[in-house]
Amino acid sequence: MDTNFDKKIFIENFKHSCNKVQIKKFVKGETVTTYIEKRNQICILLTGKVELIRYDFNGNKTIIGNFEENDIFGEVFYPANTNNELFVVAKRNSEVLFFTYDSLFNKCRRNCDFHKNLVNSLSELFLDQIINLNLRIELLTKRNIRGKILSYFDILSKRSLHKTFSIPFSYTDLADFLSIDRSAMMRELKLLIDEGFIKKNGNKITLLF
Amino acid sequence: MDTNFDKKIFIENFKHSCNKVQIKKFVKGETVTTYIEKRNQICILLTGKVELIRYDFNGNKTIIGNFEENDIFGEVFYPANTNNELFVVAKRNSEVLFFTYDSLFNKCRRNCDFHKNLVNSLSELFLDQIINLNLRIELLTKRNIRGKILSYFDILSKRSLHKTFSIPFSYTDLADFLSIDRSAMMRELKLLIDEGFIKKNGNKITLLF
DNA sequence: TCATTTTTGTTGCTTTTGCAACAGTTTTTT
DNA sequence: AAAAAACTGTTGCAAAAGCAACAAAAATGA
Repeated sequence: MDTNFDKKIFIENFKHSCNKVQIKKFVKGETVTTYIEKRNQICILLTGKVELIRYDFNGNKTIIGNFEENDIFGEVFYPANTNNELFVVAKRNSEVLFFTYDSLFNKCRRNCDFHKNLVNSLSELFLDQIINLNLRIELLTKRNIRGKILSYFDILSKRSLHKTFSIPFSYTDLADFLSIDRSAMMRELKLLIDEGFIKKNGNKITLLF
Repeated sequence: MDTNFDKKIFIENFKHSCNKVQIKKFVKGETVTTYIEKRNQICILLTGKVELIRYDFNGNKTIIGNFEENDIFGEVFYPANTNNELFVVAKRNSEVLFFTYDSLFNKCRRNCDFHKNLVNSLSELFLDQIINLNLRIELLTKRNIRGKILSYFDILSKRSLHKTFSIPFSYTDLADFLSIDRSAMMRELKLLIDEGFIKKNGNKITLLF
């Protein structure tokens, strides 16, 4: 990927120069936004950590997405008439930049600098998002719990460039993220340890293959 | 979504004016491209139908994505070091436009018109793709076969604006797309029929709720 | 610092899903 | 038009995953 694009700098410019955007702060546990009303909202997480969550009628929680600094999310990425109530909750104190997709194509009051590269940058941000979603699909299409776990660990390992890495979730949330039962996941983790595929120490995992 | 953007016209302009792109034709069954080498390739399907496929070591086939006219796909959407061999196969005779992400940010020989709206259009195309991927994740995170089937049918129903719609797959492929066992899926379909939730006639489904 | 809440680890049991296999259809190819 | 290939529908059985429940550990927060 084009690594000479600096997302952070882009976002800083964006934030200070443009009257088309808003910034809000949220404390842990607060609801950042819901995906009910269609307003083509896009959000960029400036600091903190948020989760996109769905509860189904059985009360099963699914973590549809988890976002970290500079990630992009928002209701614009979901089709209008889904009958799902999705909401975004701050996992930590967070700072979020809000705007609407349409507003990007109008000039702002100060006709500010960021417009020059905005759409370029937007497609770059979108591209990152697509890559993340494809990774997620990669996991979810694995046919069994072992496959899902190992795929995810593989991604984490490659991302950290080490065989040892820490899981950015509690195990409870990891299960929700992989869309599997927690106890079944724990059982499978134990099997993976017993069979010598991985080592586990708290939330640190080491791949032994 | 912004519906006044006409993807088709954009693609037509693109195709005729720009020397940065290539068009190739494929007959049914041919491999369109593989996602092995990293070259930031982007493909737009002009006509036909293609599938993005993964086979795992057990020989399980998974349809990672299925693309129709004007859809966008390509290895640029996958991170560099996945150890998966993904390939794109034509399900019907197809026509595909190829380019690389990087090439978009250079001017082409004739400095052609499409550059004006190119990045805008690109982000629009990316946005469509994100919406599709989110729908896919929506399905895949459902905890059981019934949930997956009903979610998918719900999408098809909303897309067609009718309670009756046809499935754009064979049942064999549908199972691969939902990442479930075919016979288990057939069993579940039968249950759904017996319990009065759906009607089924060939590849036409009617929702009764 | 103590009480409360959340998370982890574990297990027996039940339900769901996958696998294998095969016969009958339909579609495609020659 | 016949042969081959792919798809559909079905089933019994085996394996995997989900559920429920609980104790212990850790984290949170008043």
